[in-house]
Amino acid sequence: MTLRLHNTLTGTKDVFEPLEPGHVGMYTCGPTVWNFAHVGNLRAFLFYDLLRRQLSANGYRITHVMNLTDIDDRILDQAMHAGTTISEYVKPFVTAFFEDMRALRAQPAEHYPKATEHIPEMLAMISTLLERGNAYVADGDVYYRIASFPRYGALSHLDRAGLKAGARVSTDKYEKEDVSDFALWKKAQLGDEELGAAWDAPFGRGRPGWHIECSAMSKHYLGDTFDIHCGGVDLMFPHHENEIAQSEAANGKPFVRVWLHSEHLAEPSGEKMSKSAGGFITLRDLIAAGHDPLAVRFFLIANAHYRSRIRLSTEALHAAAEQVRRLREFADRVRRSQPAANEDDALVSHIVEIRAAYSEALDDDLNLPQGIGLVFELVREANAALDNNRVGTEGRRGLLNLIDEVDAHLDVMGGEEPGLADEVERLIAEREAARQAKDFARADLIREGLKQRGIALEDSRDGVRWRRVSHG
RNA sequence: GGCGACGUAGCCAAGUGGCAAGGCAGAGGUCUGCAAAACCUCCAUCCCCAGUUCGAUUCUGGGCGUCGCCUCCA
Repeated sequence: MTLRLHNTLTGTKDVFEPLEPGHVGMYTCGPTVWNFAHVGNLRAFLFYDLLRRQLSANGYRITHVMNLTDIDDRILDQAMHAGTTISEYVKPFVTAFFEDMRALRAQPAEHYPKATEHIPEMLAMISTLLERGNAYVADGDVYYRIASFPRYGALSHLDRAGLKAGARVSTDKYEKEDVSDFALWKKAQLGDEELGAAWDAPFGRGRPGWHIECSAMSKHYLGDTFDIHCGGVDLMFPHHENEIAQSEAANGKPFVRVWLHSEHLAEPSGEKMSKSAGGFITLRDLIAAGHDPLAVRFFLIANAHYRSRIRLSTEALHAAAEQVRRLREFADRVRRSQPAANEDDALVSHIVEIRAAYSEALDDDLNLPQGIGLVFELVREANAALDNNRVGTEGRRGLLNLIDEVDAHLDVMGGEEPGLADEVERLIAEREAARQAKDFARADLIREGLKQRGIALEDSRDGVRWRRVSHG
């Protein structure tokens, strides 16, 4: 098992080796809790989840830190309009974030630090940067001096000349040495006190800039140098570039060994999903439209590779739902099957091959879509073998192992159906009696009645089965 | 303008210098009281043009198209 990950820093797939054997420290850029997370945000968060799960599959112990940005311009604006403080304003969205993560079955991180709870760490880092000449105070604000960090731009492969050419000018309200310099600390503005958005600092009362929180909090939880840092591609520049500049200048050590960036989710139109474009679809919206959160999960992590753009569409979500349904059916079928007397040796060895190929695909920069393709190939073959009683003890065990290994990433096949409710069982028995008596009209009536309530019946050789289905 | 991605069947999508995974949708069939599920069969000269090569969807160059980043952004 050799895990290879595409490192934005090198631009290549590199064999992953953690700083400390057997342990991975990873920092992932979390939500700004100014609103509900949209599906594009969720894609990034589920990408972190997939990475986490594959690291676990490779036997690593993980310290995963995901920040919650609970102070930023949008939050200030919204809190002001709502006439409340930022900490009050943010609460429901923090709750919603964790609800979404749970609904999507994302494994929890070890730490979810909030920016406002780590102001001292930020102040310490800003002070160091000032001492070292990497930052300067201008009219109460503190800026990072990009000219002091020659490696700036190494991550996003942008050169400074290019930055200047594209930089917006004249909209800057502050005195900066260079248009590219970014704020570490912003002087308190009128109204900030009422919003609860101002803190004391050696360089004057104010609030932190956006980028410093990730540098300060990752250092606090993971140290000066750690293994993995993730985010969406749009954070590569300037956010991650700025983090590198801050952390390496302040700590005098390399910051992050492997940078991973997930691609955007596009709207149905093909354009990037963002608030400015108007399209802003949340998990709640999708659920309200009748989509299963697990179908959303499958679509976001298994439909396409994390570094390729995907487009949200009803068709794609429906296809994902069908795939989830098929996998669940298969897993249930294998679990409740009895080992046959006959063993299909070709199938047994094919299962071994597929298991190996699956794990290899995941080790190859988390290629879950490829892995899933292999799995479906085997699902068909195994279903046929089950039809013909050719799955013996060994084959069944192999399939169960494969299901577990795949579900270690997908997490859509577990969660046993609740036991047969008495009423459903009674109705099934009633219908069976009707069928025995060839009263098919009555049998169909019962089946239709259950379907109306979201329960589908299937007559199989092994008896009647029921399962929950979505309405309509 | 600068930098960078992508273009594979009706839709989504993986992939490789050597007869193009998988899923959805569709068509026909097996099984079934009818369904459902499952299985079987069918459904692609990989955007265009050159070049390299015994051989290119895969490499190189050019073109067309779509999209992203260039300090709100996952």
